[in-house]
Amino acid sequence: MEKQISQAVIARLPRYFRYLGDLKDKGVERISSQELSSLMKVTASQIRQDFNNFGGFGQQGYGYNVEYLYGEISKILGLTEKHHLIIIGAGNLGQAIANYMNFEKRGFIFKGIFDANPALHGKQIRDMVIQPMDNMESFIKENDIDIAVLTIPKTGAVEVANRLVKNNIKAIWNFAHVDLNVPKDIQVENVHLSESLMKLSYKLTKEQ
Amino acid sequence: MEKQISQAVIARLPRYFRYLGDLKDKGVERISSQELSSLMKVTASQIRQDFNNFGGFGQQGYGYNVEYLYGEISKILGLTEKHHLIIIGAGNLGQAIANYMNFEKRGFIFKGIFDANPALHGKQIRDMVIQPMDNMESFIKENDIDIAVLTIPKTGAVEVANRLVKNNIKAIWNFAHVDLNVPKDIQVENVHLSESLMKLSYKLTKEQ
DNA sequence: TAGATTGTTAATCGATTAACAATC
DNA sequence: TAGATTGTTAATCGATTAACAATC
Repeated sequence: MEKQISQAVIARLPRYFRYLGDLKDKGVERISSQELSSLMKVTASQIRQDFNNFGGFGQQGYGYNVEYLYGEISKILGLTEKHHLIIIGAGNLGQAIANYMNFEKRGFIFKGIFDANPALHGKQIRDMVIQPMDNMESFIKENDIDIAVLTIPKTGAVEVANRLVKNNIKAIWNFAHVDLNVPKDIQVENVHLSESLMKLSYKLTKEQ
Repeated sequence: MEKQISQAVIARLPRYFRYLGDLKDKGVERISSQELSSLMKVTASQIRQDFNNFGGFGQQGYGYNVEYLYGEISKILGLTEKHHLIIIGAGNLGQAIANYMNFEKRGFIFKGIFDANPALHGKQIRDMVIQPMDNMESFIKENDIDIAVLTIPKTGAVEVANRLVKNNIKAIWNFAHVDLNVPKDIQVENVHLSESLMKLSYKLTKEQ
């Protein structure tokens, strides 16, 4: 892919994917940018621009074939490939993510879960057993892990991230409330729940 | 507040707040936009523009007083006020959020937790007991609830959101993977975990 | 073919960055 | 006062929207 795709476009792709999936499930065969526009409440112009970043998926006078477009976006998002994940931090959040089955449907396969707390070791989460942190390095190598989910408190997060980087992890899904400073070939996606809640609080304050 | 503040600015405020909190804890008294810039990896120009959306918090030749600025951003974000929350959906994610103590420090107080599953009713989560959904309406009124946290599967989310709106909830923190269609005076903040993971997957695919 | 709707270029809008006068 | 650094205006950059020719 030559051209650099903007963050704004990328951020919209999963939502397109979701709507197209719903349409597909409903048996809808084709859709125009205009119809999708009124459904998703974005401009038809933006929809066409967005898709054309990746090539022409539509057809003049017809619109877009739902199933085909769904498949193409799925490919763009890398959902046709399998990813092997480990979860670092088996607290409530780590367990919640481990138990969320829908990720597996998209090719995200949880291989292991780790925690520093010895009291949790050996506890079963789905088909995984909570392991001590010392096992992490060898487990990554042996199981071809490419994504690590960081669900530990911010205090330990930076150190663990460094260990992950040393062991050639490719991506970190970071729920710890710190900015990780990793080499730029390591992909990081942050989920900062408290920031999200603060945004809600801001809106609430302004709207009285 | 007269001028409309852009979403981009609002989204950056919690991060400023976090960095200023850390600086305050370290005992740092003053900071210039240039210093904050190299710390946060955003331009000094953007920092000054952002703050000046809300008035002048700095002083020429001096910079910004960390504690004062922290306090001002705290006010802007509405963190000096108390919010009463309920959690709808006592699954793993709902429990994870209920147990995350740091929210309380910022004035977000969990008052109740609800679930449709009778097997969970009566179970204790911190100082709350999981209640049946039927109790929700009266509980909202009696406890002056302004924020509802939606941690239920997407199937029930739209219906529950409608019930919340009817009962004058002011804001919904939505973890269900649907777009809620509520009146525009109701504030909604979405946390779509699967979309976040897909973005990570996209980056991973592009970077090989 | 005529009608519909894309793909794409051009126009507009908004956000970010640069520059510098104001001022502590 | 001189130096530092903000607040703010102006310039630039990028993203969104509008328009329309291409084409199914």
